Amino acid sequence: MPELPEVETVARGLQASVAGRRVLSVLLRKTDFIDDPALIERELPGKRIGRVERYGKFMLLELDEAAPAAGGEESSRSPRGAALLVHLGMTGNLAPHFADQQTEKHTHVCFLLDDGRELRYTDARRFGRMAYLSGETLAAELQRFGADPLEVSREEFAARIASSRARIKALLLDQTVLRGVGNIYADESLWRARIHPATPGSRLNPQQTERLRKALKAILLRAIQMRGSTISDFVDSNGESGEYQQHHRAYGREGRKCYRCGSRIERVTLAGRSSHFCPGCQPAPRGVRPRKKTTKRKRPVISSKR
DNA sequence: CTCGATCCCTGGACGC
DNA sequence: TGCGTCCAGGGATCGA
Repeated sequence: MPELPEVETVARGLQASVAGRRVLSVLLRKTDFIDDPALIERELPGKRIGRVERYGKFMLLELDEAAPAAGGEESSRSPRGAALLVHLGMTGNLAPHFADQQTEKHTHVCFLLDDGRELRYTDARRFGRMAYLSGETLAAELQRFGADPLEVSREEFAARIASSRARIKALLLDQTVLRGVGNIYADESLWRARIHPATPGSRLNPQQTERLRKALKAILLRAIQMRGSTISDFVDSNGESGEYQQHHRAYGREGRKCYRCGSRIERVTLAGRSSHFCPGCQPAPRGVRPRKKTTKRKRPVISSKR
């Protein structure tokens, strides 16, 4: 499940492997996760992939007009700032392949590159997103999101957390508050900071808030070093798994002993997601009583109307 | 403003 | 072996 460390890992891999390559042509299969498929078919051919970077859980592939053959003339880079925006959702992957390599199942987009390889997007569940964005629309798109958790200052982090009565778990997952945190790293950072996930943001004291910011940053950096967490199927653009799942302290450890205090890790549903925490060292603040994880989900009755 | 519920989607786990 | 059911969760959306 690609969150910030996994997306960073993929982006770095692509920066190393496809930056500078020119796109010759585009092949689309299923397109329901693409904002405007025709635009991609029209705009990508002929463009050169510039830098590949991460923005929250998005990857941004900068696109330049392919350089004119004669060197030296760097003056007019016309559509400055256009980019391909890629979100991996739950199961997305973007990686270069040799053209004679068999196309994997659920491959929905192929970019033929000028060195003969193909940059392929696969996504079984199609929770991902792909969009071609010009400079202006890109800027508008990106400003919807909150601070980068690796760079956010103590003051800004505190301001964003303290101003909301929403539960801290929900705040960590809210991409307009912080960009890039998903379920795994939210649970892990709350465990490390010893904060109960249902605590309202406005009820964290300054010490807790700063502890959380530092825990989150440290965990994300460590996870990036280990190329992310592979729970079921995440692999980077070289097809390699991450290693950080071996360091999880809360996520996926329901019923197991807390590494810090020995209590059994519990799981509840918060913000629509399973939340793992230690009842011993992440005690619920007064008045906070999260429900146990719901065991049944009601079947929709019929829902014929719209 | 914040919440839960629902939906999108498929693979994998599990029960029978 | 195979079928049905549940579950995973990022994000959009809707109604309470």
